[in-house]
Amino acid sequence: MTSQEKPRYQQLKEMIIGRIMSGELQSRDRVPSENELVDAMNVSRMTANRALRELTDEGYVDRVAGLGTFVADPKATSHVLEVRNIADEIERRGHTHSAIVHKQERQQASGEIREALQVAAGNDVFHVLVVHQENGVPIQLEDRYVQEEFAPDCLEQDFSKITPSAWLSGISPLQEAEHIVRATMPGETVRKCLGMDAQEPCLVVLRRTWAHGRPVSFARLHHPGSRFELAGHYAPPGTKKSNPTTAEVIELGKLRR
Amino acid sequence: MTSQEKPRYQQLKEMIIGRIMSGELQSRDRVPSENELVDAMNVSRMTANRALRELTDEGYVDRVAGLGTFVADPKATSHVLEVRNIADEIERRGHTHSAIVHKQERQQASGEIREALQVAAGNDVFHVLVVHQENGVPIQLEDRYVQEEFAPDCLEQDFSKITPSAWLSGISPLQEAEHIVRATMPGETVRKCLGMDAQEPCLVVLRRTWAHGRPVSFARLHHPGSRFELAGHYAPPGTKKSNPTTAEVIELGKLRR
DNA sequence: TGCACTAGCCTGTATATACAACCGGCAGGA
DNA sequence: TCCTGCCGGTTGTATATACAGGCTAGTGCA
Repeated sequence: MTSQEKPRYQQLKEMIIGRIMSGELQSRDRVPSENELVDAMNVSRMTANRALRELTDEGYVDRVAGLGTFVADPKATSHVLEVRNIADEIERRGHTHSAIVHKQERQQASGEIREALQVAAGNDVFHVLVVHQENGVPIQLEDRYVQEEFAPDCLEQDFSKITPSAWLSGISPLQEAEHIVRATMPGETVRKCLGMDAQEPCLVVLRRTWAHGRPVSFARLHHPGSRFELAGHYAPPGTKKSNPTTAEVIELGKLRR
Repeated sequence: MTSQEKPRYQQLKEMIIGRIMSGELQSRDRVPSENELVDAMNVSRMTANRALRELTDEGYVDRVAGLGTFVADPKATSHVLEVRNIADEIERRGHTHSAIVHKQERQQASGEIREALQVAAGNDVFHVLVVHQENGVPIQLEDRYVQEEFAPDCLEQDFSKITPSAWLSGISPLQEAEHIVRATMPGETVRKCLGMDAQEPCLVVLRRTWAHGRPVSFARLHHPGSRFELAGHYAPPGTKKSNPTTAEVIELGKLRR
């Protein structure tokens, strides 16, 4: 029966990840215990143990001896893939986040965007242009393009209340992300949007995210070089528990000074 | 016998990691098989299996069914913590790397450096200033400070042949790293060292590394904004095999265009 | 009422055993 | 000579079992 099938512990893991992704199991919810999995799935306890243990290592669940297994706090898991939401980051510093929406429209995909999102020629994408402020000071210009089919109700969102990034990760779990970081001199438009001095460089992050194996969104994030920096911290794999390595990979929005 | 001691699979892991770190086991060397560990260490095969399997997940070893277990290629493991060596990165593109050493001296640690390396007031540190070139074009100005006690023979190294980063990771495995990325306008000195145009911004990476729980080195890496960018790719944990997530965290030195 | 203790569930670890699949080398036959 | 098939070693997986230790709730005693 075991020929050419996936290993049972892997099936168990995928089943549980599926329940989490689908929303059936919410954050902090209790995941079936090893013994419950033994009964329900007809596996041995060691197999159930391995599935749950690996899910722990991968940050999907937390386990407490004597209590049970619980879906991990998304704060600790979701940004394994995702650079942290800038609004969260600002609030974590005790500051207030505000956003000004400059554009929110449907338009034809062209050139770089079409390539980045793998959109057929002539197809539309959503385009959102938002300036994020920390305590009223502009700190990020978000120039984002979103796959049309992925998020049909993009134009109905109020991006002054929820950031596009938070909204997207609410629709579907992001599975993959790519970043490119550059230093450039801003054009006149960007410079004015961010209230930057002449001679001040931009820290630009190009971010592309995938869900279900397809590119979902592409964003150019411009930050004033004098007010913004990226920080990352790496710890060795296998140190302590789980993998904080990936958890803190890049922490967006550390305000300089 | 098991009270308050570390679990046996963990002891096994640390023993093997120790042999790798000490150089007793070189890259591609054969690691004792599960059955050999069973005999030598007096554990059950499942325990040996868990130790080796976790070492695989953490990138220390590779396993091939039917063949054995082998120490992983350091190319695939060391930069789990370390931003990739710029020389390797350049050669990976098929280009030639060269380096010009501007400074290589012992000096008093002051201010920012003392704080970053946690050096007592009045103590010395090593200071190295190197320009890295790709096909003869300057691409990185490395301004590095190294703990004196950690690497006493720093002044004897030829950093035009081996990069400080590669040399350091050869002395001792780096266990932790911290990065800060900024966009700034370079001063006159930096601008000339890197052959940059006026009005061209710098992508600056501040990097601090730890070994044995103590900070070892602090570096300011300046890159011409027009010729350099950082790229990072994140895949979900538990996808495919091992953890390419951490392996490709940040790939230094992707040349633009 | 309040406190101490225990029963029962949970995870964490460890062992012994078993079978499948894979690989390399070797022997034997076409 | 070349190809086939087998054997021993190795990993990968799965099961049954066992014991230690953490946590909670509820029982029962003072």
